[in-house]
Amino acid sequence: MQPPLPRISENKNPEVTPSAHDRVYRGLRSRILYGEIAPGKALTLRGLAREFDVSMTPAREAVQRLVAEGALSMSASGRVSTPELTNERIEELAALRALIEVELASRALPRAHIALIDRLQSINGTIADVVSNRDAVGYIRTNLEFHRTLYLRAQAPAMLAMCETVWLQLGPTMRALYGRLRRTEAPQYHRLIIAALKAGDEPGLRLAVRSDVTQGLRMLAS
Amino acid sequence: MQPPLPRISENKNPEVTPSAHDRVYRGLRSRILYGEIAPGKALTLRGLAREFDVSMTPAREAVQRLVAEGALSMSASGRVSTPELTNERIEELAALRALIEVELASRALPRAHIALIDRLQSINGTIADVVSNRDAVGYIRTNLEFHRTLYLRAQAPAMLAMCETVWLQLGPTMRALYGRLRRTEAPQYHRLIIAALKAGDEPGLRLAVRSDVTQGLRMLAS
DNA sequence: CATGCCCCTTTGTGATCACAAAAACCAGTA
DNA sequence: TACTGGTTTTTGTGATCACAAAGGGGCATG
Repeated sequence: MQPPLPRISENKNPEVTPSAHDRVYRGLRSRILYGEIAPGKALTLRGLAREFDVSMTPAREAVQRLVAEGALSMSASGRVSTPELTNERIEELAALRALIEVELASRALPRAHIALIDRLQSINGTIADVVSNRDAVGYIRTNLEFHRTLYLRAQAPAMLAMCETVWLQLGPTMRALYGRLRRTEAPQYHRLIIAALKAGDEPGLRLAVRSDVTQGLRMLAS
Repeated sequence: MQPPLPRISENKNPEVTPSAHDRVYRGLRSRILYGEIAPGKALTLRGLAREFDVSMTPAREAVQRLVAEGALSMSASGRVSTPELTNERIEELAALRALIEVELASRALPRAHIALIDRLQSINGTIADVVSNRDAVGYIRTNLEFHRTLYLRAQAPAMLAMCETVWLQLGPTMRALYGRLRRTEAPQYHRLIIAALKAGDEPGLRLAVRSDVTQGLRMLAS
């Protein structure tokens, strides 16, 4: 597929060229995050390398990184797959989401002007559309966009990164979960979040975020 | 240094042989975690490979993984170094420690029998010794052992992993910090933690843990 | 003395390959 | 059919190398 010469010099576009392992990392990450891969799905380095048209080295780096973040799990023999979470682990991750996201929302509250609230309402409208189309991946993606848009206002990049790591670990499981609950409308707690933001009601906001985060994950333990 | 033949077959000991990148990862990680490397110190792949007597590939994987965990930072040109944290980031990480560790302690409380408390008291005694020797690395190591011993009882591996990731990010900074405050005795809040554990006092435990975690990091913002 | 320029060294990146071990496959037997 | 054995294929690991770009140091010019 590739000429035997290593590193051929075909720098066709002088604009920013993300490194090969970054392309693989980003591509794989978003698939996992948005629930496009079922839990337990096996992946191979050569398969990923072929798919992203790179050699094994960048594929390995991307996979190693995702394993380190908990987005993929690796068997003792080095085989990688999307994780199949136990109920205990799901409960832990839900608790982490609750802890971190409540804090992020609380920090975002004093900075939330009307433009942000409009934006959140618009995203919430998109969620309603997506839900009526039975589009699980679209639902997960838009729901996370809602939360991320709010938390970005907290100006707390370390917390947000940690939060996204938890989302990533829950990615494949979320797909299975949201496929199970036959949702027909946008999540009710999003409206409560928006209302609390408008009112500047911090206790209400904390409760609404906590409820929204734990609402979906609770039923999985049953 | 290495014979030109790749992968020579000298499997001298049949017991478990950790992979090369794991050796590098663990070695580097513990150095960072225990504050043995100053913030801003530059590292090179070839240097690490030489030092751990492996090729560049495992060294790169270990470094990539630590970068993903936030233990190392990477410049746009790929150079890696220990991070120099801003005060804002330190505040965030301290807040994350407070959130997660309070939860972990709270979950450990109902499972804390007398053997655990004895163990914690013993570790606290070691801290007093180490402190009197002005041994910053030993202090950090033993202090983290105190916390980890308690949190292990929470039976929450995902939370503990997230917690250790935060510790890792603070590692180099903690060295600079604990060198600054000329400590002469074991931390007072550890005694409060032990007392709350003995009394089964959850609010007291939460307060003591929160105080212990934020006590050292607060002064850095000034 | 400061500043821009060039050359050489250092460094990260990615492709390739050999090897070992795990997995998959495929009879052949009970 | 179920299971056991050996063989073949697949897969991760790590070493090596070529290349490009970043760094650094010395030198001439202002």
